[in-house]
Amino acid sequence: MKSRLNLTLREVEALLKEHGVQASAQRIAVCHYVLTTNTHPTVDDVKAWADENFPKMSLATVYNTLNLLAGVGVIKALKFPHSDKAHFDGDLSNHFHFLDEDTGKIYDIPGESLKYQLDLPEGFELSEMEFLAKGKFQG
Amino acid sequence: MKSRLNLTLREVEALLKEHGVQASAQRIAVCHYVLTTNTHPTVDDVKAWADENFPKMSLATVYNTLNLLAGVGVIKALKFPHSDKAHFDGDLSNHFHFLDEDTGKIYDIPGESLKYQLDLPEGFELSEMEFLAKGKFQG
DNA sequence: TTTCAATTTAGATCTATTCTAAAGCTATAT
DNA sequence: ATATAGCTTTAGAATAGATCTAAATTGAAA
Repeated sequence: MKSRLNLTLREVEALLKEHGVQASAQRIAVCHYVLTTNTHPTVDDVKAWADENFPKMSLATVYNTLNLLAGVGVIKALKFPHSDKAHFDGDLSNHFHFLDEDTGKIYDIPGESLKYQLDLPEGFELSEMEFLAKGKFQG
Repeated sequence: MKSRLNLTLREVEALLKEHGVQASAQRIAVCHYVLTTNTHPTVDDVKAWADENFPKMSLATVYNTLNLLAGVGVIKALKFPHSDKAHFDGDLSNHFHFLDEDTGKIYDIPGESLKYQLDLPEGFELSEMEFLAKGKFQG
């Protein structure tokens, strides 16, 4: 069976079209890269990858494309407290993140690891809950 | 009994000294303001307040002071996904935040409103958990 | 194949924040 | 009280990350 981690370029192209996004070469490449990594890359990370694998892609295109993809919900934009840079995540499944406070590395934690029950005061209508675990990881 | 919301300037001065911070007039004023509001002010908010109530305070001092106070743990620095600006919170008690996605306003939610049980995978050592509720509030 | 809109690009601009170095204060020892 | 050494404050310059602009390029569709 198929995980996002081994999507082909063709499949990514189809995915973009499904989301009403014109599938240019740059968009396919960037989208494919973000969907097939677990490293939560920043714009700079994606640019560095492009410099090796898709030369001549401008920084503006990296920004435009990542924002576009996040806008239509193909990937997610993340902000973490230790850094000003946006990170991007191709994993839309139920999970949250663990930030290693020593290294700045981000790890995925399955959503099932956290059971919670929330009772908001009157008047608050919840749309989404965000979680971040912080500490250190020794792998 | 005394909540942080009605601390006097003298009490704030004492608090700073307890934390090993020299209690200059600017620091007392900024610290008092952040401790006695529930509005999670940004740097600009604090600067705007200062322009009315402590004229001639420079923007650099607002930044320096807020960072210093957060560094020694008298207040907390917060980042939210809807904005690039840092927010500051004088409430160190057990609570988390609700972000109104329409207005950008931030509300306090008592920590007791959320019960949770976390089972991290092997090797993760938790130091702190961060929560953010998002949605809309009709007050 | 012409055309019109969408995409990409380099560079300028913007925003939040930090840095710099000079000027102003404050505590403490005399 | 006064000197002085070390803080603190300040204005403005500098930086980092992201967005905007307008021109060039590409692509889709008649």
